[in-house]
Formats: sequence, C-alpha cells, structure tokens
Amino acid sequence: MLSLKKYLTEGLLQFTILLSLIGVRVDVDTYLTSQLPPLREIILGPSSAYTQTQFHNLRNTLDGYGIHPKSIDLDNYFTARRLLSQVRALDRFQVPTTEVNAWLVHRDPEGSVSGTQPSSGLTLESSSGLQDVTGPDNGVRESETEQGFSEDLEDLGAVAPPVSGDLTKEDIDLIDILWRQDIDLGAGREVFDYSQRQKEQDVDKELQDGGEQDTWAGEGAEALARNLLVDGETGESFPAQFPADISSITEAVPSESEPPVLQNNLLSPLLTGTESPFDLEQQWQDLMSIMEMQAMEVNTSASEILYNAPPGDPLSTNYSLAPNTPINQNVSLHQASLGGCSQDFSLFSPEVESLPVAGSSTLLPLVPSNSTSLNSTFGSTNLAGFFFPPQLNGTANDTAGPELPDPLGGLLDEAMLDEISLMDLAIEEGFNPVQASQLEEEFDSDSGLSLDSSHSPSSLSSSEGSSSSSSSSSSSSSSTSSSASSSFSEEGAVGYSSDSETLDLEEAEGAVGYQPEYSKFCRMSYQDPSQLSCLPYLEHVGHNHTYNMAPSALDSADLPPPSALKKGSKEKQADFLDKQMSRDEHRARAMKIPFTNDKIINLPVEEFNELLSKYQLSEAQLSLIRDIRRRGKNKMAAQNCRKRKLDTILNLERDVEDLQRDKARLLREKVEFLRSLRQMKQKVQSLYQEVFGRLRDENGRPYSPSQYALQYAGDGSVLLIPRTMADQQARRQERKPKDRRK
DNA sequence: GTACACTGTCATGGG
DNA sequence: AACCCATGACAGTGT
Repeated sequence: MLSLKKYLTEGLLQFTILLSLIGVRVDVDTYLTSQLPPLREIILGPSSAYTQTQFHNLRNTLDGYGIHPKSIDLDNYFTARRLLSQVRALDRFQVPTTEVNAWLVHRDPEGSVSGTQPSSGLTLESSSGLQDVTGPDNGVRESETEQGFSEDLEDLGAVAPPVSGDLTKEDIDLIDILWRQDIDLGAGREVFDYSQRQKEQDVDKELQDGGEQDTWAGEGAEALARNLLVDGETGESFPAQFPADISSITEAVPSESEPPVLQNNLLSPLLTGTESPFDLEQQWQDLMSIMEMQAMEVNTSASEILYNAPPGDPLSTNYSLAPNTPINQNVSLHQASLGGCSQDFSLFSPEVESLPVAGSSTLLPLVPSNSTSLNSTFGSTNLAGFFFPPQLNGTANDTAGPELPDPLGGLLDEAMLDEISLMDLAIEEGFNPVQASQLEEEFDSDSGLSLDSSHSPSSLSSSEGSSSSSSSSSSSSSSTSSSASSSFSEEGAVGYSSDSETLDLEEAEGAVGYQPEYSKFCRMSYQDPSQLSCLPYLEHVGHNHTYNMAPSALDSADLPPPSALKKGSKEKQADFLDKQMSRDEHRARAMKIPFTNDKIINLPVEEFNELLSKYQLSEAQLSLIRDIRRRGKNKMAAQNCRKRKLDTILNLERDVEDLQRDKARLLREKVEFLRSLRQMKQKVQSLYQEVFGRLRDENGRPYSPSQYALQYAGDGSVLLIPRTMADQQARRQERKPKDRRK
C-alpha cells in the first residue's frame, strides 16, 4: 500500500511538475528513465556516504527548513531533495560541471559576463583553465560525479527555455487537489501559503540581519541569500537561473535585494527569459510546497536504493550541481586546487570563497615543494651513491647498495660498525662534505621527533617543567618563572592545589611523599603555597578549605579574598565554593566533620590520630574520615604517578633527541673522515702512478700496468710484483677481516 | 554522538 | 599489622 501510494504520489508530482512548467519541453520517457540512478551510484554504490558532514551543512544552511536536527528522516528528506532538484533541473540549462568550474576560474572581476555571451567560448576557455588548475587528481573527483549528474539531467530533455510564468487553471486545480491531499495527511494549508511563509521568511531575514549571526551557518545562509534565490518553502537557496535580468528578480523578490554582484558575473548567458520573475518565484514556491509534502509522505525504501544520494539535494546544488551558484563554483575551484579538501570547509568560508585564482594556484606548488623535498631526500640517496659510485670495486657496491633507501641510518650503522670497508668504499669517490651536512640537516628535520622541540615553550611547559630539575636543558634555569607559572596554571590550579593550598608549608612538604628525584616543580606546584602566593593571578583561586564546617563556623582567615567578595554576590560565591568542593568535601560537610579535608588527608598519622581523639565522632564519621584520607592520599599519589609518567615520557623524548643529535654529529665526523681519506687515497694513487710510470725494465721499457703492480711492504719499501700475485694477496687480505668478523 | 584527555577512585602489591 | 606509596584499570566529566 505504501509503495503504491508512493508510486502514485511521485507520479502525480512529476505530472504536476510537467504541467506546471509550461513552455518546458519535457520528454517524459527520458525523464522516467532518468529515474535510474546515476552511473556513479551504480558504480560506487549509494552515496549517502557523503551525508555525514554535508548533511550537517545542509541542515545548517537551510534556515527554516522544517526538519528537526535530531529527528531527521533521511529517506523522506532525501527524496524530497531529489524531487526538488529534479524540478529545478527541468528549467535549468545544465552545463557540464567542468565548464561551470571554469566559469569560476575565469570569473570576470568587472562582472561583465553578459547574459548573451555564447557558452562555447566560455567552455573552451574554461576547460583550459580547468586543466590548468585541476589536473587528474582527486580534486576533480567531486566535480566529475556532479558532472555525471548534470549530464544525467541533460538527458531528461529538460534542457529547455526558462519556465513560463503563470500557472494555468489546470495547474492550480491540480495543486489544489494535492493541497487537499496534504491537508488530509496532516499538513495545514498555511504550510503552502506562499505569502505567509514569505512574511515569516522576511521576519527571519530581519532577525538574521539584525542580530549577529555568530555561526557560520547563519553567515552561510546570508551569503546564500545574497547570491541565490531562496526557496520560500524550504528556505533553501538555489541559483537564480531563470532570467538573465537579475535586477528584475531582485526587484520582484525584496528579500533578495542585495546587490547581485556575483550573480551578474555568474549567470549563465544562455539563460534568458522574459517571464515575470515574481510569478515564477511564486510558482516555484508553491511547487516546492507540494513536492516537499508529497515527498515526505513517500516511503522511499525503494527509491532510497536508487537515490540514496539525491543528486539534486541542496548539497549537490550548493556544491557543483548548479552551475550558476557562486559558492558552488568556488567550491569546485577549491576542490580543483586542493584535491580532497573538505567541502564543507570551503562551502561558506569567506576566505576560501574570496580566494583568487592565483591564490588557488599558489596551492599547487605544494606538489613541487613536496617533490623538492623528495628530491632532496633522494638527493641524499644519490649522495650515498655519490659517495660510492658504481665504478668502485665490487665490494663497495655490495655494501653501499642496500644503504640507499636509508642512506644515513645505513651509513651510520654500517660505517660506524665496519668503518674500514666503508672507508675503502668511499675512498675514491668525489665526496662532498657540504652535501653531507645538508643531508644531515634533512635527516634531523625529517626525523619524527623535532630536535628543537625541547626548546619550545610548549614542551617546556608545566609538565616538562617538573622534570627540568633533572634536565640539562638550557632553558631549565630560566624556567623558574615561566615554567613555574605555567605549571601552576595548568597543574596547581587544578583540583589538587585546591585541596592542599591551605596546608601549612611544612605540612605540605611533609605530607607529600614525593621522591626527591621527582620534579621539584611538580612538588612546588602541588604543595608549596608560598609559591602560589608569588603568583598573583592565582590568589583568587579558592583558598577556603573550611567547607566541612558550617558557614557560621568559618574562620575569617579562611574567607576568600576581598576581591572575590567584591566581585560577586554571596550566591555566586557559594556556587563558586560549591563547585570548588570535591565530593569528599561535600560528604564531609554533610557528615559535619569538624575539620578540613586537608588536615584529614595531609596530617601525619600521629597528628591525625590525635585529631580524631579530640572529637567524639560517630562510626560513620570515622569511616568517612578514613575514606577521605585514603582517597585524598591516593589522589595525590595518582597525580604524582601521572606526572612522573609524563616526565618519563618527556625524558625519553629528550633522550631520543639527544641520541639523534649524537648520531648526526657522528655522521658529520664520519663524512669528514671519509673526505680526508679520499684525499689521501688520491695522493697515494697519483704517487703510485708516478712511481710506476718511471719504472723501467732491463731494456729500459716501462712496465705494463696490466702485468705488474706495485706493492707496499710492511717496512715501508715498495715492491714491483706481477699482477697475478698482487691479486692473490689482495684477495687474501680481503678474506681476513671477514673471517675475523665471523 | 563520538573520541579523547583529564581526573578521581578502587584494587592491588611492594616497601 | 598498619601505614604509605605506586600503579593499572575503570568510570565520570568536560571539550
């Protein structure tokens, strides 16, 4: 039954649409076949995937749209959106989105895009522009999908002259029937009353204009209102596309009277029309009313599959479906330049919207810069190769080859552990120490942990400040003020200090058994009230810890500072105190415990027992006091534990940084060594050749280098031996270190 | 609505 | 044994 009703209502809707759009030539067959899902949905599946973020945007942008954010019926909602979009698509000249994007790219700063400008020229222009901007990356994915839909709409045969203005009597009758039907379904007729809604809309607009809209949604709605026509029924904005004469629209619709600068620029030149825009608008409003109410009634279980991501939902419209929407175009442009950048971010962001093309293009160099870094990374690889080029002997290549992916790490490990072979490898290479140092810098900067992070204020703040006593960092000396303050602001003022601030200094120091090696800042921030007094901005922090006692028993010394009294009324103060009080403090007060929780927690055992013996306390009170003491101590212990854990992590981080620095230094030294070694080897080589070239046999002829070689003896003498012998000896010497290694 | 960080609390174990 | 402390685990709360 439901499906039948849905079918009928949808059919009626479509029929109504067709009838009402007088002058629009609609091919019903193609229209019906267009009910098939867009290709992208078939391929990619139902794309309500994009709903999450966009959906919220949608909700935010649709002022007055009657869907409660917490009870949105997605099926009905999207069905309504889809139908709406289809209606709009009927009178809309659809151009591929790529061309639309190009419009934005080539936005005329003077707003001189005329309504009669042929689109072909624009298209040409734009596609080139698009190619420049987008390229085949992800950035165009969205626009491609939208384009698919645009083409889909084109297939409807809805590419037609603009809608004619007035409704015929049949239309009105039909609408009336549908109204009645909707009224039967529970919708009041006033829902469809355009004039009434227009009034409400105007009121809303006034409110919007008058009041400061601090949410982006409000701004977005306003922005939309400026550049788009607003659907009186849904509050949804849609592009002004009917006539080229935008002024007529703005005249006819007072609420859209903002200067349509962008509209003039972006109106499709092919959209021309002479009908009265106001009538058209009203007609649209009525249609929207009908359609929405109908759509909401439709059980979309079947159509959900087909239209899970209704192409015409306002999101799509806002993004890139509607070619004349400035926002849409900006979004497309943004996507084109930013790739997978979040759409909702750019949707109403003024900065992004106002981003000029040049600004977008400036984003493109990101890739080159990345590639630069990549090149430099590979440059280091090449540097390794530069150290050990292939013309070296075979062992050199064997060793150096695997190091290439991680030249430095590999170099360090290998070289430092097996320096001899590596030096041999590098000895004949053109080694550039400058490159090596650059490489080292890259290495440092590319490491996961920034070497300089320990010097940053953030990393030295509170938590780390606690460990600065053990830290050798240069900033530890200066951190007495800055770090201490931050430590107090972050730690001291939180919970713990409120418990311990009224402690006597010796009490605090005695009671908190944090180990000496543990940070003094931590102790200070926790327990040392004198330190607190050094920080004026903390003086107002609740120091009254007599909350256990009745207010009448409050000692004057325990009262909050006068400033607090001046600031607020007694109520505020009480609230403040109440908020400051912990659960145990509330319990203690409820049980009328005659001393403070601080004393309960921090007094040494003997004094604590003495204190207990002074009062006649019930068993429940004693139990509570013990619990308070246990919990309080455990609370401090937990805080100390966490602090220590954090310090440990930070110290480890610092250790890692130090080790990385050492590694870099050692690498630098190694580079120096290799360089000097190479120089020495070059000298030796030149000397060898000089000596060898001067040698003459008995006949006065020079020795052939292929047959003889010079060998250095252990005593410093140089022998001339046949090549074969020399090679054998060299092989033997090669084997020795390997055996030794084994 | 969810993820995350922070904090308090409990249980447990060691000193 | 009593006490204290450290710590893992859990829950509540705020962002």
